[in-house]
Formats: sequence, C-alpha cells, structure tokens
Amino acid sequence: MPAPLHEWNLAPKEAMALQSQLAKRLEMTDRLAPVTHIAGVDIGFEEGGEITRAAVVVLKWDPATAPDLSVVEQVVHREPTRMAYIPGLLSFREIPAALGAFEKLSVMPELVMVDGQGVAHPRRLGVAAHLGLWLDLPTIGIAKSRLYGQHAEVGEQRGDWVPLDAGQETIGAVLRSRAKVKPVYVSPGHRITLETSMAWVMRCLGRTKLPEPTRLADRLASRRDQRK
DNA sequence: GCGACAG
DNA sequence: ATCTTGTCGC
Repeated sequence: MPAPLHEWNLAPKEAMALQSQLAKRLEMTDRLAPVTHIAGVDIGFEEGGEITRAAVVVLKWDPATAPDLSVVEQVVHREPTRMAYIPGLLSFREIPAALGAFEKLSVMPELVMVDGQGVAHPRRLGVAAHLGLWLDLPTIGIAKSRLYGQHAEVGEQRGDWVPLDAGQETIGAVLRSRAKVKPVYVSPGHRITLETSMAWVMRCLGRTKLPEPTRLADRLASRRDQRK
C-alpha cells in the first residue's frame, strides 16, 4: 500500500528528490541579526544506536574574551532513532532529534554551528543547510571529513585553507584549524556566505581543532563528559 | 561495473 | 556514530 510519507520517513529516492527541492530555498547571502549568542549542535547515539541523543550548547558571544565564551545554556534531547545512516542523507537521521533539543531551549541563538556539511553536499543540502531551513536561522557546517567536492592540499599552519570545489563552484573551504592536525571542512548552511562562515569559525577557534560551539556540543553529545 | 561515502 | 587501553608528544 502507498505509504503517506512525511519528511522524516521518506524512502531514499524521495529523500534525495526533496533535498534538491529544499536546496533551492537556501539563502546564500548574509542575513544575520546582530550576534549575541552562538549555538553548537551535535548528535550522538546510545543503546547500540537505538536512541538518538541531540545536544545543543548556547554560548554568549563576547569579542573581548573570544575564543573564550561562556556557556549560557545546554540541553540534551533523546528520542528513538528513525533511520539508518546513509551517506548523503544524514540530515533525515539527525534533524528530528536536533529540533527536539531546540524546542527545549529558552535562549535562541542568532547563529548555529553544526557538526556536518552545509552546502558541501551532492545536492547542496547537508545537515547544516537542512537544519537552517527548519530553524530559519543562519547555520554553518563544520565537518571532520569530506563528503563531496575536490580540493588541493592545505598548508600545515593554523589558519591555512583552500577552497572546496564542485565543478566551477566553490561550495566550502578546507581549513587547518589546528597545526599538524587533520583539517575541518567548513561550508555555509543557510543565510550566510562562505566568507562570513569562515570568519565566525576562526573567531571561535580555541586551541583545539573544532570551534568552541561544536567542540562543546560534541562533548555533550558523546556521553563521556556527560554520563546517563 | 568499480569506488566513494558527513555522522 | 560506536566498540575500547595504553601510549606518544607538547
């Protein structure tokens, strides 16, 4: 029987078609409100993958102390895992839980950093871009490895970077966020340009490879720092 | 047909 | 992502 499919339970083929449609709605120009709070988002799993755990950390933006930013709020939301991981369809697996976490937030940020790709995706809708549309907030994707696009080797000094290209368009940047450490893949999600994305990522970079927002969200979602 | 493949 | 201890290096 024909299954009434809602956005989070689509078959791979339909999900891919939806991504192409949603990507057309992405705003690739800067439309940010003055930034006072930045959020980091990451997803983890428990019970052998049966439970999806979304973590969101909100930091107060203070140019005077950056990259040392104070944590204003942090929430963890758990719910049954919906679908298996399929390269290219990550957002359908992680966004439902992420939205649940955002609903519990009392302080809404003006900028969100997500663990994963923004538009550096085969159909230009990585998890950061997809989440940006749902939240209607500027989002930046910061991935620890490459999904799509080609690039030259990156210099080995902190701050060195090279463009991540797909054909004739630049979809992101490969940034050496920490000397001698594997670079991160930065790409805009929604309502922000690559240039502005890079500026914010670099401003939030402490001594580690990941910018503070996603580094803290990563820790929260991973369970080692936060048990139970 | 043979790889590549975010988390 | 997750399963897992120690160990090399700044």
